[in-house]
Amino acid sequence: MQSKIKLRNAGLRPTNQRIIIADLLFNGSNRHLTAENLLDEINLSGNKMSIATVYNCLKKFKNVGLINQVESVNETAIFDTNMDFHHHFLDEETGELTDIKNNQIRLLKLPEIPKGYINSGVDIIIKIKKNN
Amino acid sequence: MQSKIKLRNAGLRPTNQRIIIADLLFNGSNRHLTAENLLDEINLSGNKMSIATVYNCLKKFKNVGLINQVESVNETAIFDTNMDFHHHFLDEETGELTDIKNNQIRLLKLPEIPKGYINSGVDIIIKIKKNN
DNA sequence: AATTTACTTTAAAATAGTTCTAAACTACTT
DNA sequence: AAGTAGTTTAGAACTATTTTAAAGTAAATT
Repeated sequence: MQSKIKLRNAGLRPTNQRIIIADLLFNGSNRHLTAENLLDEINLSGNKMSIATVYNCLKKFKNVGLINQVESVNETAIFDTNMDFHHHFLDEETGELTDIKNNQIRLLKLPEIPKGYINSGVDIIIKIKKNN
Repeated sequence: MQSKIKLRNAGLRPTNQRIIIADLLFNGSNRHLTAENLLDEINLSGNKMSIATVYNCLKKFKNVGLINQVESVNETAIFDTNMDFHHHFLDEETGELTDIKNNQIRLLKLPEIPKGYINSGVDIIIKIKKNN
């Protein structure tokens, strides 16, 4: 029951539903997921939940910095449990994302951030497609 | 009537609707737009068109490489008439995009592209927010 | 421990963005 | 001029997500 503590530390009330989701998401291995993916998994794990709760929960998790939402042209929102600074390959045909570790890439020069703004994150997406 | 030629060169039949849109989009200055934005503009210009046509047209333009679709967490698809290699600032609060010229940024090291795939484009998004 | 308060969950309805359908239309080919 | 293949259209359909408001639950207060 690490999840309960994790939720509390993040400032979220540890409800049953949030604990179920946290148990699934924060089990050590990182992943990309959609709300529907997650609901399926919740159901498979023998639990039940409204899809609205899944959305609420993912939004909250995102707001408190437990997960990220990935930038992409996909029609469905994709979340990422990997909170390390990292980037993505995006398969243009399937929409599938794969992590790129931060040490695999190096950004040498950054542009000046517009006046009155601060940099709140850099996302690099390398689009790829099958070569045939 | 450059648009007619431009469309033909791109392999698209130059219909009235496509010409209207091309005239609006390829007038020299680059921009970011959504389908709804564009429809409003079409209406303002005294023309009429079904929203389905606007979507069809943007999709075709994208497929033939006249415009790009921008990667982003926005709920609406954003297209970009700037086909130079470039990147974006994304205002996290408003969703507004601003171009970053390619010479403002330099990527030193790129990761190895997965076996069987080729690199089909790199997008760098620098998320920004107001500093107050 | 019981009560209150504030937050959360839920099913269902609503909304937003986009795609589909199939009939009418238009550009291009013959 | 006639045929055909691609395009447009309004409206229906669809997908993803958010809202609503009532019921439920966790935490705070008594």
